[in-house]
Amino acid sequence: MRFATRRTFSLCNGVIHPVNVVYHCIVKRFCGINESPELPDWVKFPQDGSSPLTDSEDDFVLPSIVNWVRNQKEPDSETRCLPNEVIDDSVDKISRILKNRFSSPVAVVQAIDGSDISVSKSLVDKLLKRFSNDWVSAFGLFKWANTQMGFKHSVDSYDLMVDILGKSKQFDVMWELVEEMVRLGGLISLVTMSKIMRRLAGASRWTDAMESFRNIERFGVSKDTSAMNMLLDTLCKERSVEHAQLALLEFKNEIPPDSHTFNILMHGWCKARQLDKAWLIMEEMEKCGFHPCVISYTSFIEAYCCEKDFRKVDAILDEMQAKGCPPNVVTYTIVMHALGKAKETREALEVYERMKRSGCVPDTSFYNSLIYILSKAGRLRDAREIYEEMSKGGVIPNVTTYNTMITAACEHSQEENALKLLQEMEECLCKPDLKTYAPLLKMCCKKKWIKILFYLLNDMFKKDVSLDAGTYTLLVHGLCRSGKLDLACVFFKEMVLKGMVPKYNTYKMLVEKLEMTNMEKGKERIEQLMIQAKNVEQSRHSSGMYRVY
DNA sequence: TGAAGTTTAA
Repeated sequence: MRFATRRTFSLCNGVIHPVNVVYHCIVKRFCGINESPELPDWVKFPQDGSSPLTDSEDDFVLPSIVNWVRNQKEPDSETRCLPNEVIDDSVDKISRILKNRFSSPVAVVQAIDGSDISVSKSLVDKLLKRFSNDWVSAFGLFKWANTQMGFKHSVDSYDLMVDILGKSKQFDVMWELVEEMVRLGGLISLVTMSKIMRRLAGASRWTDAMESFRNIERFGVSKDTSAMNMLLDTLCKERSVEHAQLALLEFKNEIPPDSHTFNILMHGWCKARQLDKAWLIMEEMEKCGFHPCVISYTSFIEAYCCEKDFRKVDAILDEMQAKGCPPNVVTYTIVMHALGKAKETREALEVYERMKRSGCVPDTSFYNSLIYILSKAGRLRDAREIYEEMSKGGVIPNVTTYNTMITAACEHSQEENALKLLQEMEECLCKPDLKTYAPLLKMCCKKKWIKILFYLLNDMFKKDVSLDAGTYTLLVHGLCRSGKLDLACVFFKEMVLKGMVPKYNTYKMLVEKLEMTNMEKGKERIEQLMIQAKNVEQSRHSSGMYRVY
């Protein structure tokens, strides 16, 4: 084994290839700066100054991809690889401290206190977002900022913090913070209350959500129709239309419902596939003097689409026309998408024609759906044509558009196109997300394109798209299947260091493969890591960090 | 997600 030190990199005849720099950055990031990371033997630096990409035996690389990687801006120093760290020095400084995973927010405050960093709202918000899955770090930072002379958190930083605590089910801590907001006065809005209710309902504590609505005026928020609608909607979206129905029953005499109220309930019952209850809501709606609108009918259409009952769908479409309430883009999107998923592509395209005839204008979501069903039917060229049509028509493609096309390209072995699309996104200033990269990473694992895999990982890092447990799992599985066990171990380790607990299947697969190839040492290390991951999880539970009451 | 629609899995 060799070691990837700085010298190793300057060994390449003084030429720094982007890929080498990428590798350096990845190694730095994955292994920490003080460690001397092992250089896996698949990295072979050419001695003649040619691109390391073409030098590898097992990586089949299309020449154009080689060119594409080569044409990427060549950084003149390693620091260029990490623009976030250069651009926002304090954010990075604190990030580094926060990554140490403290046992309590107080410990975090003490750790940050040592550094001389000046607070600002944007610093706080950036870090809260970055550590939104790590409430101890986020709350520690939040508290630390409060101790800084002359600094006061803004209303939305408070809301963000409340949401983070709710997301990690730290409801006791969350309520303490809410009480602080009450004491300070004027900080709680309907936005705050909606976050509280949403997180409670999300943790299946629907009655708690309802209770906080009952007391909403104590927090200085008025108990009106829009607040009630928000509660009902939250309960429906968090899987309990039943509680929403109860809430309506309880509050409707005190607070007058409006058409939104009924549409929310109707949609809730439709999603729960209880159409009889949904029709009852429609009756009640009419009794109260409200007419059903496109939204009401569209909810039913969606429900019948789920059941593939296209005769009923047609019947409702006719009824809508008759009642002077014609379908709109959303309605057409639902019908077309359902037909496409049911493999009735021809009928789906007829919907498109019908919509155009009716003078209804397609929007981005509609086109996304169209691109999706064409791709699923294997008609990638047609999908591409639609993409061009939308751009020409002034409809702006979004992340979903690109994610859909990238996924399709990967599924149909159009690797080159998939990578080109990623580049197109950059040109259009469309920010990629995890769903953009997942199919590309999977493809690289399958094809054993390790250098491009690293290129992508670095690209994600630069764009602040951080890996989640699902992505790590994907990498470990993919690399295991391709026999890249060294690398699978690197990602397994990184995952554990980030405090994620690998799934048992992932662990088992890796250990078995290591055993099969007689990599005893590696196997032992993975076993130790798994124990470590379990211990960390356990100690968090017992120390009350993840207390759930 | 916050009145309805679009990406996700062997």
